Amino acid sequence: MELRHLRYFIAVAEECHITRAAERLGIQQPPLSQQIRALEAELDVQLFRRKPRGVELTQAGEALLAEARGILNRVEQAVTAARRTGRGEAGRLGLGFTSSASSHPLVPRVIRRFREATPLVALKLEEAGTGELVDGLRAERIDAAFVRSPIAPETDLTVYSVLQEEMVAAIPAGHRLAASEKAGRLPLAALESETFILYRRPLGPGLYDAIIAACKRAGYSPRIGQEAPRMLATLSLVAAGLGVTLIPASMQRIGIEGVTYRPVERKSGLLAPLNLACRRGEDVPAVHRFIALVRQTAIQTAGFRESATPSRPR
Amino acid sequence: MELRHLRYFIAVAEECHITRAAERLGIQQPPLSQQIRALEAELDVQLFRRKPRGVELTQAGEALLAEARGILNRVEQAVTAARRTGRGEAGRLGLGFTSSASSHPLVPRVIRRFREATPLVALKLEEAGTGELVDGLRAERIDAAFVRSPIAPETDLTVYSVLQEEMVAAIPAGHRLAASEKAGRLPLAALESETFILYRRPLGPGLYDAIIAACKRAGYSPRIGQEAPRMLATLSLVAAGLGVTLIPASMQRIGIEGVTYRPVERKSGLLAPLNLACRRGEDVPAVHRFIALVRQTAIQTAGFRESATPSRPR
DNA sequence: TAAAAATACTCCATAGGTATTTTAT
DNA sequence: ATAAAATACCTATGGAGTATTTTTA
Repeated sequence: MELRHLRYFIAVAEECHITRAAERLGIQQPPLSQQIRALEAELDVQLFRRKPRGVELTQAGEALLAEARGILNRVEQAVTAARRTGRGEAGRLGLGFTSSASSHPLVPRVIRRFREATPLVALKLEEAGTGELVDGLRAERIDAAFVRSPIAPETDLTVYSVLQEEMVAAIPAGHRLAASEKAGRLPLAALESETFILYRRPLGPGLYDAIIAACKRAGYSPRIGQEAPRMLATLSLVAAGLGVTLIPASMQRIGIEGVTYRPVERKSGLLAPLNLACRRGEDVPAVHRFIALVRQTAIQTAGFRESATPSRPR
Repeated sequence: MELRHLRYFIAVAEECHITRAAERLGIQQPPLSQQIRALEAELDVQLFRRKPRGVELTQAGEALLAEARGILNRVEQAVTAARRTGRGEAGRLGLGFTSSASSHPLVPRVIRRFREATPLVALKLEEAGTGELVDGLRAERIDAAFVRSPIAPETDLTVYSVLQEEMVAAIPAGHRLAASEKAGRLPLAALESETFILYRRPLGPGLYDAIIAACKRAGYSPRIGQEAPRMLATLSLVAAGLGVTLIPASMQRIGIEGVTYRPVERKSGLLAPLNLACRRGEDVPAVHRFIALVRQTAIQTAGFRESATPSRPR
């Protein structure tokens, strides 16, 4: 049996007249007669009583009619659902982010807007470290991830640069430089004699290299004290007076007792990126909608540049 | 789209391998590839990721897979339901009976057995007069009816003779003939001087003619007193002392104060029929099952004349 | 390089068209 | 006599088969 049989059957049942039904279906009466008879033969059931002025449903026909309509409806729904999923309007999207990335207000803003725009997409959120997120992308546990550090561009992942923001120095509260808090932006050179507490990714370069490079440009090699496993953890060490650190400006939101923030001089060229990583050649359609939305939101917030060429899937 | 596409799609989705799926479906790989691509083209959605060692469902494919399985299941159920209805195992059956017919224990017994045997058939029961039942049959409000009187055979209805039972005379309690209650069967001739209260159908002959004919055979023409519209009503008139009547033996179950029953002599040849009427060329399939069951039950009941029949369990 | 899917073509089964007959009122 | 369905027969679309190429890890 094919859907054609059901479509034809419904038409005949509704018209109670094979000739009229054939007209409605855009075919001739004889082939329609044949298809109906073929259906009856296959089901081994009489569906219509042939009358001199048309046909009439039998009880078996009535039983089939209700079901046939339901089946065609369901087919329509299945098609719609598949199309929606294909267009990224439905389905699932796994989204990861590091805690330092989510400190930027763009991240929660984008998530809220995405939920509003595509409520049929089930969002699965995951906060984890960069390494775990990269693994998750490769294992298809998540489909996109906000990260701070750039990811090696030669990989199977595409990294979109969402925005770059200024960095601020985090200084222990009692510190000499903390006192001049109101004195405007801090020249990077002012930190020459300080001990740096840095966050270093287990694999690949992060802000670590960028900070060291910026200090070099300012004329010195920073003295590295301790390294913390996560960016957030560096702040606790600063609070404890073990040294200073440099963090993205948006992380100031996380106020920590005993830490004073001071924006760094613009000419230091020290910028913290917010990136969005996906699998290359991504085919989870919702990802494209998400990227588009991130782009749009980033433009509304600041600027948006790509650090790697995204391969446009099909 | 046709069910073929869904069947093929499911096979490929389950095998994750077009060649293996084609094998399972008993076709070659190229036509299967084509059908899948045609489906993707029609839905305008990629359903599979082509990989070097097979294929893999996309999210849209996953969405479709669940629906496709459901659809095919539903088609199966629709087919089953239609077939069942065609075989009379499901659907509806309108069954009518006169009160005099339902006084015979075969009627409730058959109904009970039918419900047990074919629980998927929705029985609609209707108690009414013969005329109304005949109208109901013609109007297809009911599909079969138990009646006492024969229906003119030249009509569009078929009448099956289910059984014939003895008749008993209904006599006012104080009557001379009622006194000899223990004296065995009553010769029909004994009623010669009595007034008969008879039930006559508005259209066509009923027991009326049979009673008159039997009296004629016994050597007299019965004196007709009153006619009642329903057989049951005659008994009230008998109780009121207006005369005697003859009723099917099974109607004795309806004990009425002031009426005494006496079986009529066998040789009088007076028998009350229980008939089952249906439309000629009936195509409500459950009717055939019902007729078969009535026949079977009648055979099992034959020989037992009164309500003392021990019904063997199924 | 190898396994699998895609393409190119060929064929034929069958859906659909045309002409006519049968059927039931 | 008439309207409609069924039958007979023909046509041609497209599903399926065979051979081959393309793709990608």
